[in-house]
Amino acid sequence: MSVVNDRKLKRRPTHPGEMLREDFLPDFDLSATALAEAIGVSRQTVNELLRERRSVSPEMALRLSRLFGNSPEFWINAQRAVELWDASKTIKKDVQRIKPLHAA
Amino acid sequence: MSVVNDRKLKRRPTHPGEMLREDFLPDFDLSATALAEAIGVSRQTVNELLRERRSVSPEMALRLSRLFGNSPEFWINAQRAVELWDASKTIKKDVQRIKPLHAA
DNA sequence: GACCACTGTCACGTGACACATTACAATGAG
DNA sequence: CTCATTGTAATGTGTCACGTGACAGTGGTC
Repeated sequence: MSVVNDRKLKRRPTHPGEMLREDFLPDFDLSATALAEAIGVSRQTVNELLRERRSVSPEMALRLSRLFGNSPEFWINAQRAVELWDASKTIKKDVQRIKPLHAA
Repeated sequence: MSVVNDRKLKRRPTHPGEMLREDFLPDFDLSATALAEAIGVSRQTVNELLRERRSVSPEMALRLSRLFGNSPEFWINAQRAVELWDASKTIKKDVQRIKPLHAA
């Protein structure tokens, strides 16, 4: 059994857009527009984030963490988990072809 | 004293390119070209990564972790730390203008 | 010393993507 | 009905990861 890559067998991690849409906006009673104004970006930016058509940039992570009082890492980690999961599907074959090295 | 952002007062985190250049390549006795071939990317890509002109993409993190036997998170985290540090400098003023919310 | 493979780096083009701006149709409150 | 708000499509811009091609410098081998 592959010890190192069992992680990837899980299902796709939750996208930050889903977290915002399902948890944060309802809990804080915010609309997409209100969120956009609150963090100082365009409505379009928030809209596409909520629809998971865009990922959380480092800048966005800083804005969201400031507003909601959590860490930028919370948002970045969630985003990276999705990206890593997606990437591992698309280049899986290529990566498997790479021969692991042993420390000198 | 700012409780939440003390993290950002540190100096710039180590770029993954520096890790590769200073630690991994010497330890595994690899040249830039050898690394490029090993992970299946162009020499240019590795070269610019080593010179810290490019960041570690999710795909690159998967390739590197496969070769060196560590986790993709290791590379992604290192990269993300740099990006977060850089971003917090550039949009610091904007972020400070955001009013933190209190949970409903 | 002459050849040659390898190296670091530049120049260029491509596709992807985060973001702002503008526009528009649907919805809801007064 | 009117008007503001909403969700979303369209468009343009800047940035960036990546590949390809080219170049000059460097080392080794004969």
